[in-house]
Amino acid sequence: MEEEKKLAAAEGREEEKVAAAEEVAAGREEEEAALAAVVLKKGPWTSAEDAVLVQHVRQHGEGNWNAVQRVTGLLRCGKSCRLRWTNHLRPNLKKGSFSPDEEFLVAQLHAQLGNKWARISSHLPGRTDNEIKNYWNTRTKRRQRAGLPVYPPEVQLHLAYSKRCRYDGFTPLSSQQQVGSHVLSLDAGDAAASARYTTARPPPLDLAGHLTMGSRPVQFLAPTPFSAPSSPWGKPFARNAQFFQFPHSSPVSPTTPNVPVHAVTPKLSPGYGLHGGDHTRLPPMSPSSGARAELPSSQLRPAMPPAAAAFSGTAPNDPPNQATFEAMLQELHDAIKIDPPAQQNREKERDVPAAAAGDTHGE
DNA sequence: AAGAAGGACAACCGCATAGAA
DNA sequence: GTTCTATGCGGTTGTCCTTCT
Repeated sequence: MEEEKKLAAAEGREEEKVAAAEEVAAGREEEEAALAAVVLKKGPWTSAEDAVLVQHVRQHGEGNWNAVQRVTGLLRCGKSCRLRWTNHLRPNLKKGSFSPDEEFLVAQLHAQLGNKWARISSHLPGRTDNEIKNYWNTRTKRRQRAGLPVYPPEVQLHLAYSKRCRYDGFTPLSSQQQVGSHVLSLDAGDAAASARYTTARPPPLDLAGHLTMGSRPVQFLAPTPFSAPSSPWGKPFARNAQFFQFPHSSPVSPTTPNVPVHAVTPKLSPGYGLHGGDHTRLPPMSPSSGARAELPSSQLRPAMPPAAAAFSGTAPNDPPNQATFEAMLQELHDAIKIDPPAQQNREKERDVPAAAAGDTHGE
């Protein structure tokens, strides 16, 4: 049926072409222009087309993409022009493999945002939503096929923990929770940025801001029981073999680029481990201020259940005894179990990001 | 060496939304 | 208030290349 439609449409186009060609032959330039407007090219762009588009954007700026075809005669629809420009031609695009930092960032952002590629890409300068989407889908597919977790242990821990907090009627902390000398809140700029989001769904996180925490390098959670050498995450993730190795055992790879992932994450520690002897642990996934503290970090001690505190590496006010500790380990371990592919697929079908599963805020 | 399988990437399609007319 | 247009976004498909058998 669909094929027949396409066939019919194609035949129709052919007839139109013939008719139009005759008219052109008769010198009807208007019809020729109309024909050109109808028969737009598809498929890969040529360098000549790229040059035309670049020249057009230089002269007229971005936007008004439908005018490109009219002005330049380029046989591409506006949509195609915009896509070509944003994904390939615009300046400052970063090409090539994702760095470990970028991969971790994508994992964290995806855990919080789900398939919001445009928003994820806004955290990775130089990367396009299409690029990130392709990257993520490819790796997700591969890892699911291999029975490996989609998210790194640190991210999984937070996913599990956020679920547990909901089960326990845990009340998220305010955004002004003091953490040692840090305040998990946005500065004025971040607050302004957060205001751009709807109140129904606060900004997922200002990861970059939290990663830096002023001049401090980012530090992720201490190794969890799940990141034992037998953990699937002990295996290389994606093309970067050093990616997602354990913080306590993975020195910064000499191959790790020094180029910051984000304009404001100049000191992101590629190893995600303790850095510079400062054992203050910063939240890997703290929501932005303004944002609900749905994923309390190890630093949010006052309201943190003992289990999480035990994993956080911080000393809880009421340290559990050994039996309790092991029970909590088991509990969290169960909670963090990798969802079987079927379940993951179901979640995907609902288009509900794992981190937002059970999210009552909705969107 | 040839075909199959998988990965990476580019591009298209349909839908949603915002702003203009 | 409605319609139209431009734009953006996410899902999907197609193509090329590499690796494996």
